[in-house]
Amino acid sequence: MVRIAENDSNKEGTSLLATKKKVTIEDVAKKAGVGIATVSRAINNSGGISPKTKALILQIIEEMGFIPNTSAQSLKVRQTNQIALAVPDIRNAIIPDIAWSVEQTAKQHGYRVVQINTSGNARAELEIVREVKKLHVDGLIIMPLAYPKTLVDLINKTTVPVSIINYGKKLDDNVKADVVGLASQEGRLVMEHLIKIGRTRIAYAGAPKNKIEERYFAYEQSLPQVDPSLVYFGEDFSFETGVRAADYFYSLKHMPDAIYAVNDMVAIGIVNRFKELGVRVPEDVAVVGIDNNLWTTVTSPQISSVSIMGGEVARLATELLLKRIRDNGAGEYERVQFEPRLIVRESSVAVIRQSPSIS
Amino acid sequence: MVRIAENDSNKEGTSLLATKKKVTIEDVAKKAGVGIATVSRAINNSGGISPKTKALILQIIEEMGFIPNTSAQSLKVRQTNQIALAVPDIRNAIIPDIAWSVEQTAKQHGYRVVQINTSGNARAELEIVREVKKLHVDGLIIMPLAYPKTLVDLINKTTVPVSIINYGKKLDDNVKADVVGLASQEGRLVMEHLIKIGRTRIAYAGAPKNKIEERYFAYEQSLPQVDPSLVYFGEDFSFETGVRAADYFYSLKHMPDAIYAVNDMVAIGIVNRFKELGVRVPEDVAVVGIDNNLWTTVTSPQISSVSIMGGEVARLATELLLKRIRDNGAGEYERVQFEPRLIVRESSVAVIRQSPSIS
DNA sequence: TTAATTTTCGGAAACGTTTCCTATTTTTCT
DNA sequence: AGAAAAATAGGAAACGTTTCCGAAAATTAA
Repeated sequence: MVRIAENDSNKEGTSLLATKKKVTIEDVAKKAGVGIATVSRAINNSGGISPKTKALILQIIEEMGFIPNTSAQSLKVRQTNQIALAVPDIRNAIIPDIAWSVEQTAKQHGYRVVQINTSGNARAELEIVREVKKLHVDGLIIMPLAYPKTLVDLINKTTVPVSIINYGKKLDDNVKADVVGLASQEGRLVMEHLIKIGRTRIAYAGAPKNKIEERYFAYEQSLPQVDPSLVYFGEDFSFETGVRAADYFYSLKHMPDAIYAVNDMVAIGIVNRFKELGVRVPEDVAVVGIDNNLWTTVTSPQISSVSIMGGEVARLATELLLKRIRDNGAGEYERVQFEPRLIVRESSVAVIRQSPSIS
Repeated sequence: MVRIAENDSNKEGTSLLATKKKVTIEDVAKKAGVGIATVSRAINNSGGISPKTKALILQIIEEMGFIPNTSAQSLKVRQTNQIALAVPDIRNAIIPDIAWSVEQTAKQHGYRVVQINTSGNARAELEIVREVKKLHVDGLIIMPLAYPKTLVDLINKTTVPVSIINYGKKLDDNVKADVVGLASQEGRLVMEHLIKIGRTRIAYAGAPKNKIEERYFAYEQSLPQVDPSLVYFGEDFSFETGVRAADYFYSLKHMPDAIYAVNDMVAIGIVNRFKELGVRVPEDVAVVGIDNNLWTTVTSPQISSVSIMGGEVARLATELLLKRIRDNGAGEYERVQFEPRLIVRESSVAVIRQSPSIS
């Protein structure tokens, strides 16, 4: 790391900040020869002002470079035009898509979004809800991962509107928040598919048991009975967890012939490790993930996955939140669910198992 | 998409927001039998208050659930404890790493970050700087992509501290901002490597010419002369651009024997398409990308890449910004540069080109 | 004990807006 | 034309804090 200090023209640089006087609405009023109330009307299009004086004021504002002080406005009108977005980790899976979608939607409505990472940590998730008032924010979009038990209580107690992006948990029906998620268990789609292509020893490779538990439930529920040796609970949702899962399954005397991975990262880890181990996908073992991120199309074999509609879900969650803010919290709480879509790729294609040829 | 409206217990939910009275510092003061100045001293640890009354007040605050109004505080003390982070697109490449790193660092210092996507759009990049004052924010971290010509001017004119995360452009030396980036051209590393392993027809596959131009310059400068047919400028930094680049090079009568891709996405697109076309990597063509994201290790072959230290760069940019905010803009502007690191993987391994065997 | 300090505290003035309420001015109607 | 109504403007009171300044109380010094 090379560090180079800037030397020239520095006096100037520092003085700039210290000197420059902030121009206020009063300065504008004085210059324009009107009252401050009038200037306020000019900037807010609140009417009750003649077109002529409005034009004049606007021009003077332009000249003087006046910018209304947002804190003062917020103090007065009691809203900040900001919402908070709390996600587990901006670096993971489809979360960038979600963050993007929320930001774009918010921007269209004149809102900014402050970004918070909870690390999927139960305490952090509670903390965010508890302190959302301190946050200087008109509403909160939260994508829980840990789902601490008291989360719903806390949300119900909060006075700021909350919108929940919900993957992987069936939420208490009377949570006082809009919640958007998926209509059917995405895991169910995976299991049905694997069964349909004739796999009989289907394994589950996942995150900790208590996280995104619905995905594991889908596994249990799709099977007459689960063979515990075919279930691998990892530490997280990472590539490495996939690698370890692959090693684990490979170590079994009787390997599975299909693996349902909790997400694409894990699926990719598995496929990758299997390639090193000489296990053929999908001939020996089919693998299916969830998330449908770009990378499933880049591995070889390409990996089947379920699209969980992150962008759409996030956009709607944002719109519902903003609507609720606009309505001052009134209105029925909405539950909206998108339909996940299975995309079949090479990793789980039906293989014709040829019996030894006769001719 | 299924939409289900919530029906029960709704009256309660809506009234909550409307009814709940906000408790102010004055309420606390009254209840505690002290002046509001004293309460203020209690919350801010500003001293000049006896331990006893402080404890009393703190307890009452707890009881009443008082939360100071951030807008009022900001108005008074003229800072919001928020910084803005403007990036091209949170969904791309290493930007999630950067966003994470900025958020974590800011959080440690008691700051929140508001997230803004510029789409790598010149107008948007200027707009952010111009309107940073409106943003309700104490400082700005910007990662430019388009680098509009007037950007530096605008930054120099701004009174709020700016920190630049700089990839791909040599910046005017006297920009009034801290800037952190890379010490050597990351592209240079790639080119030196490709030359060293004996490649002679090296191609460049990139984004538009005017974006991240330093990466292209590194290409030009590393070669005695450039063959224009070996340069492919794409539309963006995407996988698809890589695919198109591969198609283009494949269409040449005389293919390159190595490709320096502007980033990993493009490199992966190229490798993927080559696989479909039956072009062997690295035997026929070596491919190297830049960014060193996880996915370069997941493709086959694994792809060589250059780590551009996103997390470290972002952390430092944030720390410099916060320091400057703390110092009220004073102090020399810093230029800090990290050393990029080349990681060689299968896609550019030296191949022993065997001549037809003699024996 | 009294005087001189030092602590502790409250009043009140900002901070920069929005908005209510009046007072003007302008327009419209008869 | 005058009266009534409508449009336009300004003064001043909030909004909820922090902080200056001076007063009262507590502590220390003499």
